[in-house]
Amino acid sequence: MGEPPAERADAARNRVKVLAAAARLFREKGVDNVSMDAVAAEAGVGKGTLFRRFGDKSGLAVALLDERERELQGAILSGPPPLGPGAPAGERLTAFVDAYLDYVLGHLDLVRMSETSSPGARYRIGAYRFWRLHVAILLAEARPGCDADPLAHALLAPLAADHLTALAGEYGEARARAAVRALLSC
Amino acid sequence: MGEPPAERADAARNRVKVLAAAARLFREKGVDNVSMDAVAAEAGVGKGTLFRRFGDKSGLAVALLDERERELQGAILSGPPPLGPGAPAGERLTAFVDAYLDYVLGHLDLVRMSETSSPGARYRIGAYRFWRLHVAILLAEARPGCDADPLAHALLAPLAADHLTALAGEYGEARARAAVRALLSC
DNA sequence: GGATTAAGTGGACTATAGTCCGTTTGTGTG
DNA sequence: CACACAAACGGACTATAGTCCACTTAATCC
Repeated sequence: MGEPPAERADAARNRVKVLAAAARLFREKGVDNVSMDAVAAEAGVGKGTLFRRFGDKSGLAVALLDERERELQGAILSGPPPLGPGAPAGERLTAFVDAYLDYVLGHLDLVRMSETSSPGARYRIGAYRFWRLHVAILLAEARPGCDADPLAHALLAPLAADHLTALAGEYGEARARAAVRALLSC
Repeated sequence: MGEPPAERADAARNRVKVLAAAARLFREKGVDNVSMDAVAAEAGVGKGTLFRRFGDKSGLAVALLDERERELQGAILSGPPPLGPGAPAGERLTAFVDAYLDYVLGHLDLVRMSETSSPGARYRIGAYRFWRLHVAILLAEARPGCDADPLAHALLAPLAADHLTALAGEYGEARARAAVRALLSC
């Protein structure tokens, strides 16, 4: 029941500087061509500061994606159906996959960085737990009798940024989307 | 149609030395705790030699897995049904997933290294093409009308070493297996 | 407003993957 | 066998992620 210890003023200033610098560099040079050193230099902070605040490369990507991610989570929790509550589970599932594909394909490089900066990174991100729980709940309703929890895991696997990159690179976005959706209508 | 230029004697000698050293170190210290420098030193070759021969870390892992991989591929192409030819496509698909899970879960760390050493590595490995083609052919037969090729891609996604590591770590091997198989019986 | 202290800072340092290139060695040829 | 040359070698070098810690600074309390 203690207050959350407030962020110090210099820390807040630096967080903003880093996020702005990272966004700028990623836009200009492409996510894959920007090193953490470069981000620190562009932001005018030390390397130690950068890592203390964001943990690692993946953490920086997550912070940049945060806003869009919250939007999607908000729409799922309290937006209009079929993405939000109110529609049958099967339809919500399809709507979720569509919306999630929009989100990932819209920021493919960043999401990829957040998921592949180190092995297993994807499954350690807080948001992953959210998506998995949501899918598991819908699956449990749509297909009673299935082992919903691990099945949700398995269904999210083709939505990994690394997989979508390969799929979209080979077939284009449209066919990639269709293939992933097809898994649901089995 | 020239002969394949034979491997030089010193090169062959070094290839064997490196593979033996890598196998030994991986067994003793665990795949994740062995650097390429350490492998080169243990094998008594220079770093350049190591990389010239195997390309990168992922390539070294692939070379070490080569034998087991060929075994599985042989069983698929010309072994007894249901893994080999002769059984209905649906049964062959299930048999493939089971056999593939045996293979990956039996060498999880090595396969993981081969798939995650760099983003997208999994999809660049030659063997991936084989698994994908096999699954696509079986899918085309088992479910006419589906877009078999990208669907095969999507079905292989939950079989990625990174995903299986997370799944098995959380639920144990048995439930992880069951969840992946359940995708097929949809 | 000065003292106290926990949080924050920055950059030198380490570890490691992967590159480069001058040197060595195996092999095929006269 | 000697020579020529392509192939292979090895280790110094670069790039980059991430750690560490001596120092600075913002907030708090009297």
